[in-house]
Amino acid sequence: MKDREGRGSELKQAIRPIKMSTITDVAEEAGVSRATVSRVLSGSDAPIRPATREKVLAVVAKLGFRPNAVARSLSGKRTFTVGVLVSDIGNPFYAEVIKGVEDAGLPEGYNLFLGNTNFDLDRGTTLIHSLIDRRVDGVIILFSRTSQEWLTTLAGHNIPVTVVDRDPSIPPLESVSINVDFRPGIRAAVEHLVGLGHRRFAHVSGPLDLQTSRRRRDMFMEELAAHGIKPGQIQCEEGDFHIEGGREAARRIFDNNKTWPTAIFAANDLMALGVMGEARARDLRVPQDLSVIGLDDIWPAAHSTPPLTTVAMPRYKIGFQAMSRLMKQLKEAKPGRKTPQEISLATQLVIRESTAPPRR
Amino acid sequence: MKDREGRGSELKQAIRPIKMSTITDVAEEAGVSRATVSRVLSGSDAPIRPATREKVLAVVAKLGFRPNAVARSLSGKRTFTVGVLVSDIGNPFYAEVIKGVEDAGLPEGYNLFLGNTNFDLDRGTTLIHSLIDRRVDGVIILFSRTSQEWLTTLAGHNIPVTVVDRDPSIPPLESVSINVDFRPGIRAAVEHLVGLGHRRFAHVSGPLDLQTSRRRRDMFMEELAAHGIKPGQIQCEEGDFHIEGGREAARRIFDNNKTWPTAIFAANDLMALGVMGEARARDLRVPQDLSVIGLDDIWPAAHSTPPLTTVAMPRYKIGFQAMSRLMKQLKEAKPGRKTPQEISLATQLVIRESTAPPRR
DNA sequence: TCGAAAAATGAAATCGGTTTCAGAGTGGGC
DNA sequence: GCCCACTCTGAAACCGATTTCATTTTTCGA
Repeated sequence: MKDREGRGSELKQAIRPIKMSTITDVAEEAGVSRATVSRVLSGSDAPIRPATREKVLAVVAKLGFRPNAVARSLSGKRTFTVGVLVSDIGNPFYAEVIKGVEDAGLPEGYNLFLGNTNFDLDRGTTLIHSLIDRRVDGVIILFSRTSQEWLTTLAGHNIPVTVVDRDPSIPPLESVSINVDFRPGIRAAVEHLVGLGHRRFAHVSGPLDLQTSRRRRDMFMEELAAHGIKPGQIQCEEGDFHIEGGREAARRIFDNNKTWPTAIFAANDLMALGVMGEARARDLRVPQDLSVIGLDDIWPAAHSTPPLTTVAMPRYKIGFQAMSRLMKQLKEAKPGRKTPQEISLATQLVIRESTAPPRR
Repeated sequence: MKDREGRGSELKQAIRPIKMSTITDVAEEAGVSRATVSRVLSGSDAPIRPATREKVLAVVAKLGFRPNAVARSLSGKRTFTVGVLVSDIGNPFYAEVIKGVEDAGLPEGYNLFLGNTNFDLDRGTTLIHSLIDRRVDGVIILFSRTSQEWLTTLAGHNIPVTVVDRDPSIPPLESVSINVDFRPGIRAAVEHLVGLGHRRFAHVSGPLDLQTSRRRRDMFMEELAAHGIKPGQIQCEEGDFHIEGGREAARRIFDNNKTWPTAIFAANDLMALGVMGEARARDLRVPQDLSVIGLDDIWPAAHSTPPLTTVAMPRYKIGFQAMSRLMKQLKEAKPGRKTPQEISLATQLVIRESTAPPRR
């Protein structure tokens, strides 16, 4: 917080109109051609006599000249902008990813167009098209739900795309894939739970039409199987990655007359929070009566009651890498089809207070 | 959720390069001049013979022509972009405001540049300059902390700015102000608390160098005074609008040997959450032992334990109005200095479960 | 000191639109 | 049948950079 409420040094700064100078102004003032000014400023490889360079630089400083990014974008091929598509910035998970994206892009001069789809396919399509119209250099898609149509469109326009947590079962259309390796985190979660003595589990999954939901669920089951617990013994309920969906799934689990599970693993933190809410409503104490584990590690998870044990996603890193790789791709020689990049980031278990040994 | 994991109709859609047609292509194909195409497309006031219009439109459809927004921005005066500056998108409050901004802008063809300052003044300055370079049509500043310098710079460049919750004690430099009227919400909160029987209060404020923090605090005290409770009886601790800051302020309040307050009003939800966290750590039950009221009504407030009673800000509306007014300002005849707009949005109390009668 | 190669710079085209200004059709009033 | 006023449309300038290509300077070896 080095910020401050600056008042422009007490003296009531008058708003004096700033005339935007163009490269032509600079050229005339410095007595050189626009081409020369351009070369000095945009680090061209053409050699410039030191005297000339200084002369130009002096005028630039004097006039406070800053090149018009729009004009630059038109003549150059690049706009130094990328579009970031998110289904809901309200979800802190995405917010943190975006921070990573921005931090990686800013130093390189990139600005972000933010697009919020609100889970609306048509809106997403609209956004994609406006991004194309604006000639963004690249697009980062952070959806849990992504339309393949967007990817083909983007690919057709030769716009590099980074997709996070993609469906590995279909061939990649994007140029950079950030895969999330849920294995280490989920394995640790299962070991943690089993170690605590749990034997009866339930899972609240994301929408099952999403590959990532199925992957998380299957991995959970596989790891449990390694400890002798059969998939058939695990009750799975489908959620929607939102709090309410998690809560409803929990309702279904508890309403089920069979013996209740002693531990529930939710496919994301929001749903885990929903599960805890429902547990509380039924006077089930977490973690004494029920252990809950989430996935994501959004900040509210650390401040819930009790603080949530969760499989942490490297949120910031995901964003940072997504942007870095995209820019790398962008920097590479334009010619032709670049080989798709693909990297994997690991998850890790964060143990807090929503897990404990089951009651006897 | 009308979204779906579209696979582009099973047939493995090949990525066929899409050639971007230009207005010249359209003109040639339609046998008219570029000027005519432009007029047809960008709703110029020049009359076009129906036959010509249709001919052009047909070609546009056939070629799938979409005008290059960059070129359009360069020649026209407008870019149809606005910059949104936020100190932290991780805070759901800002996220929801942004949704409002986007929803208002999208139908009018505006896209958003998102800037996250992370409370860093220099970073903010960098962002402001890049936005100017990119010739955004306007800027929306959602800070609690805003540098006046930015505003003068923006004003100097004649870029309309919308400021939310500005400091009314200094003359406006921006063209649109969205004021938040805390009065109704805070009054209702005080009446609620007093009605429950509370007599000993504490307040966790935001950073006191911020006018908005002082305003919230003073209003709380004024309303209490109306019920016969003197400012001197109210313990105030300064926070930082973050969870941890709220928690620390609570620590100070509890560590204070005097009689504890039975109700605490925090200047925002994040700090209220921090207060509840600290209360829990000290085995103080909320609301039995301590009533807590926040301000903002971010979603985690509704899902905390217990759910937080709070003074709700019209978050979405703030964003929507901020953008709407800005666009209105943009639409108005360019000539000269437009009169600054100013609107006020009211707050309102949302009673949940963090408040109850004090123990006897 | 001369000439050729290298270095530095400028003129002009280009990016893809919008807009001004002027010219070409059309139609109507007398 | 003529002239003027509209109604449409096109040519060209312009927005503010970058970049190619050509030209002017320098630099240097012989």
